Amino acid sequence: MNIGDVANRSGLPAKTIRYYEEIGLVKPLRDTNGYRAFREPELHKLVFLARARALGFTIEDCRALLALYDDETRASADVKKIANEHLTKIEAKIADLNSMRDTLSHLVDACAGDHRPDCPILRNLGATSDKSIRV
Amino acid sequence: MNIGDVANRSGLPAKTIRYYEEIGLVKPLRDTNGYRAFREPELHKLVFLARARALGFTIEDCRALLALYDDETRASADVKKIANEHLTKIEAKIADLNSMRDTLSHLVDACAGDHRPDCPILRNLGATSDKSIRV
DNA sequence: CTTGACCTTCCAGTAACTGTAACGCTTATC
DNA sequence: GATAAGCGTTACAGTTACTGGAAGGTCAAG
Repeated sequence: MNIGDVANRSGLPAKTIRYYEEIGLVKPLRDTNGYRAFREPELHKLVFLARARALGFTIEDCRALLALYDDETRASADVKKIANEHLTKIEAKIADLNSMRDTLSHLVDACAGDHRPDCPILRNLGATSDKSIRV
Repeated sequence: MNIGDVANRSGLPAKTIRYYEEIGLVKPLRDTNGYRAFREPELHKLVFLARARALGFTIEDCRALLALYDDETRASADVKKIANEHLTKIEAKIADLNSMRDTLSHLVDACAGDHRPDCPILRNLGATSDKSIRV
């Protein structure tokens, strides 16, 4: 399989696959013409990577997960640990974003959004006092 | 005020303030010794930036918001538009993260997390079929 | 006069790609 | 056999919003 084929099958852009090779996540063979020659196991890894990335795992997490995936003697606890830490980060991010959304939607609701210059959003951002939530 | 003072008062690291000057968000004067000399309006802008960044606005959004902040003849509609677009992006991100969290927490729950190699998380990531949600 | 806490600039690195240029190989068509 | 489309290759630069570090200048205190 050439890079285009595995790109289609994994859903990853060819560019990304080349990048993954560059950083050592996959190691395809090479044809005599210099083209990358992917076999089934490499394709599998790319699918794995695409899914792990879609779940928001970092590249370094992916590297660790892939190593565990390859290791038949792994302990599931090691996998669960990585996943759990990631889950915690995701939840923290969600909390952050929820708080941003709440503040922002209040401000947006309070803003007339017309031709006049008066604007609670700007007033809040530029407020001199500490009461930066008040509208 | 030196950079350390405005860093303390705005909550932004000095390094970040220098960066903001570099990209033209603030333009402090200079003392004869080469030190940046911040006045009240500059401090105000830094506080503004710190708040807008905390709400997740991009730097380019901040640049636009700051221009509107400075423009006494602005229309609040222009501010509201930026804020609303940002709100939409935040909501999209939250939705993404929620879906990641749901999938991931299911997988984590299904994983024994012991010394055995069998692991639903890895099984899901490496699954050959399309049923990547199933555990 | 030196010590420590400031300040300065400049360069490099981060995460994970993405874009672009300049080029080679393959295959089909004329 | 020439050529053009559509693959593939490398290498380098750019993205976002900083952050770290080196090498050095300034200032106030003791």
